[in-house]
Amino acid sequence: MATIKDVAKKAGVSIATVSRVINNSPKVSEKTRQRVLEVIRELNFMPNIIAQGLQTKRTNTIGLIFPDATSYYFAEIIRGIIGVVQKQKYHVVISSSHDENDELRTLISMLQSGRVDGMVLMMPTITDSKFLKHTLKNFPVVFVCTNIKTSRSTSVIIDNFNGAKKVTSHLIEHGHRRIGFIHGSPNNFDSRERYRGYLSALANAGISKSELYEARGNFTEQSGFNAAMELFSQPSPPTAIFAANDSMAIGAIEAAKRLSLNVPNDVAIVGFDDISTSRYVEPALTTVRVPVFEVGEIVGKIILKHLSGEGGSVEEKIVIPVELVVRKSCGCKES
Amino acid sequence: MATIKDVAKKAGVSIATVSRVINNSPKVSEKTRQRVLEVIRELNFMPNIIAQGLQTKRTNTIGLIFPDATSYYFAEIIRGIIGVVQKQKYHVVISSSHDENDELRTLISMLQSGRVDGMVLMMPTITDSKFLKHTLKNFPVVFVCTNIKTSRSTSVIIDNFNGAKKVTSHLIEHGHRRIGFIHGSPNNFDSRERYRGYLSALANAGISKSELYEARGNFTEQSGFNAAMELFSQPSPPTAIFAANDSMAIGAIEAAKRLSLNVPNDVAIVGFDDISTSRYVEPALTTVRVPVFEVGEIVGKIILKHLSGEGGSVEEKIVIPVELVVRKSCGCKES
DNA sequence: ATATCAAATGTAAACGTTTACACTTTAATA
DNA sequence: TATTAAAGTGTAAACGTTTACATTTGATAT
Repeated sequence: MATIKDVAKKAGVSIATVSRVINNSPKVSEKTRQRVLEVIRELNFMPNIIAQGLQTKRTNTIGLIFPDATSYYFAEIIRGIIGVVQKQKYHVVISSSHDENDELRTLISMLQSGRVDGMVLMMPTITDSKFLKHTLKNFPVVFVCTNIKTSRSTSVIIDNFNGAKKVTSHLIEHGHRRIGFIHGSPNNFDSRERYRGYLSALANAGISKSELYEARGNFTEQSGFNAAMELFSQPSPPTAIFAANDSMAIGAIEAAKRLSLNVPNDVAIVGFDDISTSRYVEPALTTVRVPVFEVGEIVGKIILKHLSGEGGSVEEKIVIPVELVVRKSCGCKES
Repeated sequence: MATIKDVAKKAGVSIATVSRVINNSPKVSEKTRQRVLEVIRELNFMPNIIAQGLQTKRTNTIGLIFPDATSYYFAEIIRGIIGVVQKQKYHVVISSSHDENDELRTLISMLQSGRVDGMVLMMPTITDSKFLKHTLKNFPVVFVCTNIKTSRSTSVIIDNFNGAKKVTSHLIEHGHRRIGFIHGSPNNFDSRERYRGYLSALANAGISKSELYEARGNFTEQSGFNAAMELFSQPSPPTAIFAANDSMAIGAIEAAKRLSLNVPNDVAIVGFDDISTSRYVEPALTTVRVPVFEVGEIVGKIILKHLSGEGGSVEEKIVIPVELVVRKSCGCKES
């Protein structure tokens, strides 16, 4: 591989001049610039990015830390981010993590080892935010679906609260009073917020909350199935269920079918996220659409903003609006 | 951020010794090792990975180039790769690309700029393999779903041919003779291979191929819908359709419904991939299961093998077996 | 022709590591 | 005790860039 020295020698100039050409410095005459460019082409030279990084302290790389889970959700967010930052010549390195310790370890190593200029963190179950705030001091970060604030961060979060409130209210409008809730993974930010929205809708309607109608899942279809089974086994089971995500709602529909309960007549079931399968289940799932790809694009833009130095003017928090998608599983007729 | 110099000074040793401690060199006494380790902990020191890379010429990074598409397929492969290589302290940088030029540009820049030690390339529509072979000479690469051979590569490919043959033969066993095929994106390797399998099954059964029963799609649901509409408009339309992937098969089912054709009675429809939605469509889709996550893991292991230097013993080509998944859309009864 | 100044170019240090080689200490052997 | 080998440590160059500063070149004004 050709280095800047080879180019300099062949073009008969110093390496400084070659460097200036590479970096479009105006302080080089047109004539030499052309000569150097020609040699660069001949030798197929590309500046070694590692050496550049050592000097300039910039890697043009953004680190992403995401949960290790099969998920349309994460995949689309990542796609959105990559699309945006790649246009600005940034690269993206992805780490996935199984648990919080894992996450923090990777995070710190990426940070301290100088591998990335900024990071995108998707750690929906983070608990030790104090430690995080300390290690991320003055480092550009965007948090996705986690409401944390550090000295140079912004949080991009879904409007879980209002989405959940809307879809729960919709069930109430259908006349339901005994509405069950299936929680997502413990400590998960989205799940907690959706639960708050659910409670708020109940409160608005003057329905007193009953823990009898709550069950715990972990966002998987199987857990939704189990949770629904549990709810259905109550003495007076709920007539409607709101699951904290679509996968669990689909599991709940399976559970209803298993017990020969008709959805939506015997029990209405709704979810959250609008994953692609939701259109196709029988009955089609009423849910809340999250514009996942767009979230990724926004996240990408924000991290670029942080990195471009205009630190002061970056938003601290962005809330992504969310849309009710009415299909059949709530009891609405064909539209 | 603390550097090796700071550590050396504080521990009262030379930077060489610190370096030796970092790299677990045996040539350092237990006593000094402990002292240095303590200082490292105190100062929260981590070696700068960029500087290390400049010296050692290794970045501990693997580059992935993937098509920019929403796809369970790609997402799972990537997840599989990350899971495996992360365990060996490798990082992963992902680029997505819209078209072939795009791909090649990114590829070359990653390569020449010294950013990655090896690459995973998913370029199912690559045409200019000569150029590719030239620029990848002696560089560790694994191709996914592309049958190319360079001096240090291996190709990991799905057994598209046999999968397609099996599912087509299954339709033939159901008594179908007029079987349509919906192609995927033009030049796509998987699509071409699946087409070959389809033809082979027809030939085996003594059915002469008819271009009347072929239509072109691009792997999206919409394109499947359109292609199926085209097939159905023939004077004597096919009684069965094999779409080159599940998304298009699902589109085809929609098309059948639009024309009030019963699936599978009026027309049987099958796909390929077994995406998660396929279980849920009505009727549930008969298809070919591709163990996508496992493909990712295999790819990860192979690239690690290439990088670990045991170059000679790495397979040139790995074919992933594939499994027929019989559901209802082919005409089979409830199992 | 000379002095002045701007523009162009070159020199060399710096970035934070690794590592070959040289040197010093320690321990073992005669 | 003197000699030698082994183990431990340090010195300095190297990796491929960028960039402050110094130097050279060329043009312009006198």
